[in-house]
Amino acid sequence: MTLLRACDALAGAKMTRDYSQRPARCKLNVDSQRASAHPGRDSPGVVGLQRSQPFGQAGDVGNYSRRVRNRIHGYTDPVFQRLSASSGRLRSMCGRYVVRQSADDLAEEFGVDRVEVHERLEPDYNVAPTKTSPVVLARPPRDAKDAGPVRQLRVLTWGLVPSWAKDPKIGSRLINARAETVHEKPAFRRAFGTRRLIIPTSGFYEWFPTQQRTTSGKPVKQPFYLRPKDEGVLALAGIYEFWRNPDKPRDDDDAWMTTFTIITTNATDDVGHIHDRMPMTVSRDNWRNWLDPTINDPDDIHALMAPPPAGSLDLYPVSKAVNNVKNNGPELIEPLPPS
DNA sequence: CCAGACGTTGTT
DNA sequence: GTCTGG
DNA sequence: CCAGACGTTGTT
DNA sequence: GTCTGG
Repeated sequence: MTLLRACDALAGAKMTRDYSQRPARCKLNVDSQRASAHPGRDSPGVVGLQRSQPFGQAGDVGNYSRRVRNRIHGYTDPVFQRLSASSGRLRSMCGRYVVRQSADDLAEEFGVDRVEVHERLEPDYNVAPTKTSPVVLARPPRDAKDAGPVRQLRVLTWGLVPSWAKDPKIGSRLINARAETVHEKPAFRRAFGTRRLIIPTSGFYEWFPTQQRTTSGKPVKQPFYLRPKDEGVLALAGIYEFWRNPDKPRDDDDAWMTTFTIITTNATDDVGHIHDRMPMTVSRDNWRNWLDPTINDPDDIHALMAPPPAGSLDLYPVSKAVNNVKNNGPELIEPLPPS
């Protein structure tokens, strides 16, 4: 079953694509571990390549499907293993994710010195913008501001509210920051210099636009779950900011709001000139420096984050139940049964 | 000088 | 269509 | 990211 | 707060 056929089937598409027709101006190389697409040349070993219109330029690897090869959660297309890095049709960013670990798990995993979490952390299978979520950051403790940075686990709100914002609802639009520009954007640059954090996740969701259209003509989207193959923690790169609520008195517990955003990047990959967005991650070796607020040089900081290594993620389609933020539970990351 | 923005992804 | 809320 | 709401002044 | 556009 090819990726496109699988997704269209999942979406219940009535209009079928031509899954076998090969466009005149494409080639698709397939070997055991990688595939690439290029305009204008023939290629042996091409199976099941399709596209609704000719390729425009190198790197435009839009609508194609691949040969059956592996067996992943009942699906037999290798693209399912690497879709995030190999298909132009899955636009990876980060708009929903999963945290299964307890506060104790996270404290242990990240070696935090202070657990500034005052409620019980339940596993969250549907973390959405504007919701709170645990993060790891390093700064002087509130009660000893002259001391050195201390690594802490805190619960912050997703969606960065710049310090100068008049209205905090701007945060619901600032859920991602582009790595390419985060050091210069007025809304992000200050935080990038001195307020970086790690968002611990178990994995994240992406929505794949299928061939089927809604009555208003928009593509029906199939959610996928992406997670590390080793099922370990996925440490996303983020920044945070403080915002003073002018309507609250100084001594009010809610006088300050602390929010964060997730940094995204082009996924570099070994598959071709692909330009998907993905969340940035921080490898374990770089956790300390990433969190260190005394490292301020943008080039130095950029060197500390990277996309998930090629081939390190597993991905598979899941129920559309995840669409609604009211739904939550382990069933959201159950692989959707093959149709 | 003041006014107004300050962000991302998606889409054919 | 566009914005807000989760 | 998706789901769900979306509204005011004028007064033909 | 800080930058851009007028």
